[in-house]
Amino acid sequence: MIDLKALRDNPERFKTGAQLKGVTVDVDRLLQLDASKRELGTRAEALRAEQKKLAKETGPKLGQLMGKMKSASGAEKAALEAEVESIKAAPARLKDDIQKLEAEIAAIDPELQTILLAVPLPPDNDVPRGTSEADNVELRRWAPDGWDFAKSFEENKGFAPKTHLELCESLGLVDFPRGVKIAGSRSYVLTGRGMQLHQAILRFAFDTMVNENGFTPMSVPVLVREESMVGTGFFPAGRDQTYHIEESARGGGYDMFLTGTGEVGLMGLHADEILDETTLPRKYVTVSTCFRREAGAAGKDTAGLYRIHQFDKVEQVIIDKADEQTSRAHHQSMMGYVEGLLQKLGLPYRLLQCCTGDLGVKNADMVDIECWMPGRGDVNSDGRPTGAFGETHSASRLYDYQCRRLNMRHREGGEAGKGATTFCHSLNNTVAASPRILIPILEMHQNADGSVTVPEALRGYMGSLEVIA
RNA sequence: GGAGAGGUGGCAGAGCGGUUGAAUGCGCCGGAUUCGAAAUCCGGUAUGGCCUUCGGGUCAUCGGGGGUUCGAAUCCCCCCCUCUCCGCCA
Repeated sequence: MIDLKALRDNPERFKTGAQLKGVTVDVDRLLQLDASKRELGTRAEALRAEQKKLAKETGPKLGQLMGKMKSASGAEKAALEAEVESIKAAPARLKDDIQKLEAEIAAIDPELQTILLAVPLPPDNDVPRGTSEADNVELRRWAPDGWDFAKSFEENKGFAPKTHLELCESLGLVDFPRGVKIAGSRSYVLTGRGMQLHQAILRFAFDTMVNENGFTPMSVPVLVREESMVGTGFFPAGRDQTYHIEESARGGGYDMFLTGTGEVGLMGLHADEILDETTLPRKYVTVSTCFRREAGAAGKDTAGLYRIHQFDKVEQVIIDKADEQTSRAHHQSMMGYVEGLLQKLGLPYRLLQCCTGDLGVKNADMVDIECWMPGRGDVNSDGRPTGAFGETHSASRLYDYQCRRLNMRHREGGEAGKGATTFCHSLNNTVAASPRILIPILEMHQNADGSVTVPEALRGYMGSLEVIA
């Protein structure tokens, strides 16, 4: 959520921001509703002050009179009743007026909230402008010794590559038909070495973050309440992408949602809390199953392990005090952790600065990391793919957009300390999402004989297995 | 799933219709005392919104939302959460 005060002060900044992100939102309407609400609120508040004053002044007297009335009778009682009624009349009239104003406020508030939640965080000025992923800008790329991006896989390695689908099939790593039988389209079963490799990469990623990069390991819920989805900024925009457990429809208490990323649980941890600055930054890592409906993605990347409804992901988040330079530094280091990981895995990759149109509502800045996948991309004259980058990571910088929604603040000296509270800044980045990351691992480490060499970093998690054959 | 008990400030814990935004204790901050510290004493100590002539004013908030009332932390209704016992269970 953006700061409504900031919007009032500089509406153009938010209008431009929305435009750059390609988001349609009626900022003028929001300002108009906000002005009305404040005007009505101020009037209601003045009346309420008057009402409270009267109640305080006349309250004790009323109590006395009511007491007397109980024992009184006849003319005395009638006189007392009349006095009570006359005292009550003024505040009663005020109450009516207040209720009318409150009804007016209640009538405009839902629309105000709806628009407010939809206003995107304006992109940072140094984010390149653009309308789609075609306008994203490559920052840098890396490849292990012996790999030249200018050459084809065959020129680099001396044999034509198989796609990950072919490798999964021939090596018995994934069973797609049975996955589909059990759970429908975009489902799969990891089998044997496939499952082992999947677990190995998750463990490797998780352990690296905990043991080498100082992140606190966490297990968080993946089945969450709507508030958590709204608070983390996934709703309302991402509602269509989320599985919805309609408990209310079966007479149960409340609906729940399956999270598409561990970020929801990690960021939800400190909702409504005031964090002690001495405990910042909080660096958390979790591994969780992620669920995505992929509604509207029909036909896109349909083959194989690329776009699926359920996967597992190691996710990192950092929560720190509100400081742009600190946030920017965290962003860099979070990408650095991933680069270190990919280099240990020997996977060629590039960093892609997302343009304004590709940021999503909650990010000020986002950098995608893409791994080279020989089995993707345009096909050659033989009908074989020529390779392409595929997104495997996404590093977001959100300023206080998320923490404002979550009501997560920090203050010097902690909860009981002095000084003003400030909304925290938050960042998040993938560490490893599997099985998608298996695509470059399998395709890049395949051998001419159809086997796949296990990257050294993963062998410890696979019983020292060196080659999957 | 059944039965019961609760949710009050950073924490503990009173209040159960009328200056109660809330006693008291702890914690925290400032001061006194001290060579310094502990102990003791004194004072202070919620968050958010709106208005502001920037002095301040004002409203909301006692799990959340509605209601009753001139007036609600206190009464009523719905929801959420926690705990205890029974049942079931990885």
